[in-house]
Amino acid sequence: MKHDVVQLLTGRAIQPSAHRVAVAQYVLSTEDHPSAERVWESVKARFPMISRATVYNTLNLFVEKGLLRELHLSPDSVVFDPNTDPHHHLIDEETGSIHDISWDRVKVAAIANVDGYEIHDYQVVMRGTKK
Amino acid sequence: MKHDVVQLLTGRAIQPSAHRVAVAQYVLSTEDHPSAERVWESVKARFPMISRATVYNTLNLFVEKGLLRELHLSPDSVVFDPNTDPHHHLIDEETGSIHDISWDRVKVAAIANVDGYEIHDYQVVMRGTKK
DNA sequence: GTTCGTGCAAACGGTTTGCAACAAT
DNA sequence: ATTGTTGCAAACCGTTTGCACGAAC
Repeated sequence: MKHDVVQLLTGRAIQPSAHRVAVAQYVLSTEDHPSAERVWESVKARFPMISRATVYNTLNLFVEKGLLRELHLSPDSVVFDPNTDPHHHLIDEETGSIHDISWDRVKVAAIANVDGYEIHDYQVVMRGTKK
Repeated sequence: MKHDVVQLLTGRAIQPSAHRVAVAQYVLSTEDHPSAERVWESVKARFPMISRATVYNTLNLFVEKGLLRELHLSPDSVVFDPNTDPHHHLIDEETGSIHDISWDRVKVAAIANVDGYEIHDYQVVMRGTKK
């Protein structure tokens, strides 16, 4: 597992420092969509000396290198999504938690040729509550 | 026009103070999706004495009363949408500008019964560039 | 004279940045 | 020696808040 992460980093031209590996291990294996602050807390459990700045820099680097995606769904903070394949999102209106919805669970038609724009990317953002 | 705005405010139990009317006139008539800062700048042109805090408070009040919607599509700032009917959004990846896409321009199917959640609301968020 | 809107400035919170120290090669 | 990573603290910026003033009814 640690091995896989190192490969993932080097495969994207990211030097696999200890801190980066620790961040990657956490953020790539969680089902959550953690904020930077949350990543920091989790990684600190095993690397108490890691600084907030390093976590922020590392996450930004990962986004830049395509290992993670940033989501801007809430005003509170940016969250990170280890799932870089196309998919949709469901936001629990009570808890604020974000759930992935697989691409084929939702059918979207007639996206092309909107307003003379070329669409590079789209997703459905849903809000709801557990029933 | 000013008359309409006053009616809109009173109809939502908002006291139509001069500042609130000025904010409403601007934000309800623009095609843009302005940030609070942008609203402030625009309103200041005619009401130079209006304070930032008042603009923020006013916009939040309008959202609370259902006159506006907040959009959290960019990490930079919250923007406000005078169009409270269901519709989709297209974000210009170059300029960051946000465009409304009418509800029936996009067909979304099979939204119901996702993960035991009840969906209250959804929209398609697209990103692209002018071609 | 109580209620409500407003301005100001300070506080806040998430994020970025400058800089000095350090590690790796 | 050079290059790249890290920690710290300060800066930053959008937004909220406390408080005192002032207007309206």
